Amino acid sequence: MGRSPCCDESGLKKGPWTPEEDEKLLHYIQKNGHGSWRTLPRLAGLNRCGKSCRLRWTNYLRPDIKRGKFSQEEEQTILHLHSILGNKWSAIATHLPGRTDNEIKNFWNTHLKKRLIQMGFDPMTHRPRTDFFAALPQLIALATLRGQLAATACGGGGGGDPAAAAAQIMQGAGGGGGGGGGGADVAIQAAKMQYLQCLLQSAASTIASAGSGGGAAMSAHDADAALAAAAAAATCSSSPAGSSVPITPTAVGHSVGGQTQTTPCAFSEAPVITSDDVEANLRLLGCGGGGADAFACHGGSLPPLADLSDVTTTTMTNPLDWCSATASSSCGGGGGGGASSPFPWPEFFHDDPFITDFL
DNA sequence: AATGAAGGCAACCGCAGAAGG
DNA sequence: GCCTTCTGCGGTTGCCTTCAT
Repeated sequence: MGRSPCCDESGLKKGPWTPEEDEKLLHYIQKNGHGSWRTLPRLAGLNRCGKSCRLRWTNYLRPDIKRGKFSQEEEQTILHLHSILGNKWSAIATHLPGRTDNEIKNFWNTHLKKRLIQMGFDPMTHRPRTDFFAALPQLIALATLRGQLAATACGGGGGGDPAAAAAQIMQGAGGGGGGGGGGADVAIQAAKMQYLQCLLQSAASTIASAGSGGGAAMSAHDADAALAAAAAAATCSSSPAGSSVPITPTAVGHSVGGQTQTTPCAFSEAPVITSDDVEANLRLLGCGGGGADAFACHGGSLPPLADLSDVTTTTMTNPLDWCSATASSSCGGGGGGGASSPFPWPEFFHDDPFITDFL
């Protein structure tokens, strides 16, 4: 099991390959095959170690190498295989004709890994990160909003209940006498705040029921706990803590002009999940069976926090009911899953930078 | 236009396992 | 069975390019 001495030899050239060296290596291998890499440099007239020649050939000169940007399909394949195989770049490369393990490794380290981290996923496990600080920016924004919400509630006699305050504002706006467009703006703001409030509640219930993770010891009714839950919501959506299913963000359906299309981007900024995606997510969460296989077959998808945006098809009589429905949608949900979660104002959210960022 | 930061990628390093003597 | 050599793999580094200030 001794180490190869070839690279320890002095006098051998290192560093970038020149076109002349490439030409020599290419010409020799095309004519004779690589044979023994150790003897190849001498036979080919190269002042390089065999290892360097092999690397140059396999990563650059090989004629079947596909160069250029990775396609969305390749990207998805890498994500999927990495969630299964981990850093087995050579194994992953066998599923991507024309791509080298080195190229895939670089692509992972420079693109995919960063994007997973940005989305709050652990790039190694493909599961939502549970560390608190990952969601700090969202938490700060949420804390600010919550303060504003509380102020609104106090002013309106809501007794400090933000949801009630939102409802009150909603009533005022919908009552017709609220002052026209200004009332509508207030209603939109109230809706957004309520939306966030629901996220807090939903996440808090998730944390409480999961009984694990960073915020597990905190009360769901405590404001801090809610924020901690929001951290979980921001980072892991409603994927239950302790889930053994790795989650890989993937291409999702986008509603564009009334049509649903598959976005070419694996990490869309503001994904709108199709009903199929939602069902897959519910299966992932144990609501409808399927488990890891469902994930694997489906290619994975963003967890159900994004489901909240897929509510354009249904209306509800009482907007506030949506909260409780959402809070239990991570698994309780009545038959048919959460795909039909009613929510009457999604169009307001998709354009909102904060919501977009949050999602 | 100059400069520093960040991103991207090719190449190197070192470990581990397989193969052969 | 042991030792040496060879090959493959994954992690890391360093250089070049691009972007932002």
